[in-house]
Amino acid sequence: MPELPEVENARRCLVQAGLPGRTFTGANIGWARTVKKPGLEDFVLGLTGGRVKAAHRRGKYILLPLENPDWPAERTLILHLGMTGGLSVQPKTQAAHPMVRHSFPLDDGRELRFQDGRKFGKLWLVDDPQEVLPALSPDPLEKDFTLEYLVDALAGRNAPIKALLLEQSIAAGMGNLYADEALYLSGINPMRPGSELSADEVARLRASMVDALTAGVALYDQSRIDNWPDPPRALTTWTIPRQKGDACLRCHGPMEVTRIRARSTWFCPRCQV
DNA sequence: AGTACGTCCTGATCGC
DNA sequence: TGCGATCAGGACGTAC
Repeated sequence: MPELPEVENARRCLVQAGLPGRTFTGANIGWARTVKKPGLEDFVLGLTGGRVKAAHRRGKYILLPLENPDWPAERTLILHLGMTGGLSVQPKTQAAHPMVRHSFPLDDGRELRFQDGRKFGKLWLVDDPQEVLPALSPDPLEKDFTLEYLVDALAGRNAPIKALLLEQSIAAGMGNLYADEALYLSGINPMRPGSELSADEVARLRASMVDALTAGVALYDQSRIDNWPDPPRALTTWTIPRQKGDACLRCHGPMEVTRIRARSTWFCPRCQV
């Protein structure tokens, strides 16, 4: 699933492919419901002629600010990859992966391709990203994701810590796999109510979150996957065993799986207390 | 307000 | 062997 490291890799691939500097000459939307704002027609017309200024990431969102001298103001194309989304920049003449749902032709003979098998991806075109971006936490890889911040965010929250880690307002960029990984690394049981974690445990958890995400980004850096995920693939950047019958790497006892908020949650009942 | 659950989607996998 | 059922989960809407 695209979580923070995967989205960051996708963003870097866009930069590496030279998307910034190119201009959209149109948009082919193959599944209208993916466009969340504005309406489909205004979306297509609104980004046509926009020159990509940069490629940013906020949590799991990719932001492409667009400029055009005839526009009164800059606009921003916002993309969310959902669970099966991936981006690539390829020549229009190159055969597209069958799961490519949308394409955005560029002024250099190539096009930005958005593949999205399960159609959980989302697209917006807005004047101000704050219009649509939910309340996201500080980026876990930036300095403002402090221990004080996380302690405060968990205060008074009685939901299982695993469920809280999936809230983008608490930890933007964490998904199911990295949440399990961070809890595994820090030895914290995923079912513990968030408010019951000690200050020391929150500190360990925060460090593990940063470690896991940093390791993920670094692994992609070492072996950058061009046009990820076309074909779909992802690096295994986590260490937690999450296969049926797997043993814990520390105590060698059996890993257990449960469901929290309808999400598979793997943990070691002995090492995670 | 906080918490829980249904919904959207389809490819992959499972079980009979 | 084949086919229907189940699983996978990011984020939002709704309900309690």
